[in-house]
Amino acid sequence: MPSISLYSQIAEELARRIANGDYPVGSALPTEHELVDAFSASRHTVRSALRQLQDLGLISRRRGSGTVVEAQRPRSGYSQSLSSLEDLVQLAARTPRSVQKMQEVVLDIDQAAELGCPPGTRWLRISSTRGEAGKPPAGWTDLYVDAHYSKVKKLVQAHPDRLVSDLIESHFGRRIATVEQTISAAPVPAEIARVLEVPAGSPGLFILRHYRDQAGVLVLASTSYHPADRYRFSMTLIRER
Amino acid sequence: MPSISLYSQIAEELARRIANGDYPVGSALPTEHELVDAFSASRHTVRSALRQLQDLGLISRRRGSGTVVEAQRPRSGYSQSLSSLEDLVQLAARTPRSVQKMQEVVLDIDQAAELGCPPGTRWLRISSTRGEAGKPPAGWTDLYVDAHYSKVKKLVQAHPDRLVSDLIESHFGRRIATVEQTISAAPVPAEIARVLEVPAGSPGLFILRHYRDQAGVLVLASTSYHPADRYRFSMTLIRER
DNA sequence: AAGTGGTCTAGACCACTAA
DNA sequence: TAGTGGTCTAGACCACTTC
Repeated sequence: MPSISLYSQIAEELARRIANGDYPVGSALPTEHELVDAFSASRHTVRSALRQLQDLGLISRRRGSGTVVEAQRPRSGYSQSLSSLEDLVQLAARTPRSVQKMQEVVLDIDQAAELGCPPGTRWLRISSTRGEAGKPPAGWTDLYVDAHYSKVKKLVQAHPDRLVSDLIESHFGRRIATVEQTISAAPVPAEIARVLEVPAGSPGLFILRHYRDQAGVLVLASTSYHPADRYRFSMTLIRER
Repeated sequence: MPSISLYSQIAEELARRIANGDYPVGSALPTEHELVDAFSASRHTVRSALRQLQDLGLISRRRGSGTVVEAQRPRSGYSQSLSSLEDLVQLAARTPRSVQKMQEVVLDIDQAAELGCPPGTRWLRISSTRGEAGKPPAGWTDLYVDAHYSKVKKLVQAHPDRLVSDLIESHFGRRIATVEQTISAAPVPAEIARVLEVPAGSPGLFILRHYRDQAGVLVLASTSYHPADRYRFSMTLIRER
């Protein structure tokens, strides 16, 4: 007599069939009613089994249309979890921002291409440096905020220790849902190099970030330059399951 | 009449009380029986509500001893999920490896410091480039494998398209549990710059990776240089919940 | 021994989807 | 309109924890 619960046995059997290819990805699983008959179990028990498969991401269910196989195997991947945006923008958590310039700008074609935004649109650009006092700055950041949020100007100055994305979230109720980040190497441009106190064209870390809301609409974009040896981006990935 | 399900309403009410501090972290939640009476719902419905709280990590339950509050609020963070190491080492997924050199080395103090390994230990160093055929390589990688796995020499040559970490996992049964990755900017060293066909000292992306098993023991370490414009590291973070 | 959460049954009504 | 999955009830037995 197996001490394992009936619904787990049913779940395992179904997972086995999915892995076997008996129920290919994209096809429909038997209905609850059919599974009740096939396994001679109650509907509740069958539903518990299906929920287990759902938690594994193997199936999806829709009222009215049925159960569909989503994956052949539970995906075991690596994941990184950050408890907040501060963890992502690690530097921001520890060093204050020093605003250099705030300016409404209209993007030309080159800038638009670099930012991945439509050209000709109006943005508020907030340029700032971060770093410990008494040392050369660790990085230069240009933040591009939708001109619609130009009120953040005052907020940014009033709260030098808070992230602009945070300010937009709490003052405009626009919730950030995703952040895309692209990291590459690039020579530090002359104008920025002067402020960062490094030779123009010396090696720098270039980070481009796009903050989007649930609908995928761009809320905020930023570009950062960090000279070599002044900033490192670290992440730890943990294998799931 | 709210169209939201009863068990969700109960879950919300309990979550609210937990957030309020009515049920402090570490204390016991009322028993199922008590909740059935309090909300005038069936046990099944109460259990559905409790499962919802369990999925949020707010409570834990143990047969015989009861339900305990684990957290005051659901933790909402950002997470990045990669389905495989290939996703992390994005370049590897698309471009073949070309081994330049394989050599047993003993780390001197500087190299040990750069790698974060004990000095004086023996390692097999596998140097390779990656990139599309007919173009300059996109990057140079030095892989450091425990000398104990020197058999991978043959495997690496036999499987130019597979990750070394993958080969170690499948042939030695050593499962990688975590990967730490640190990204910074650095001038490309002269010797490597020659192979990558860029001027010595030009801006490069420097990536240091540590692969560890469950116990935290270092299985594999690697360093990579990528010239500017030949490689970008992208990631998307998704806010949880 | 009493009480807890875990499992399971049998039956019901409903909202939604697709023909 | 028929069939799907989502919700909910009432009741039962069990394994486990605590006293």
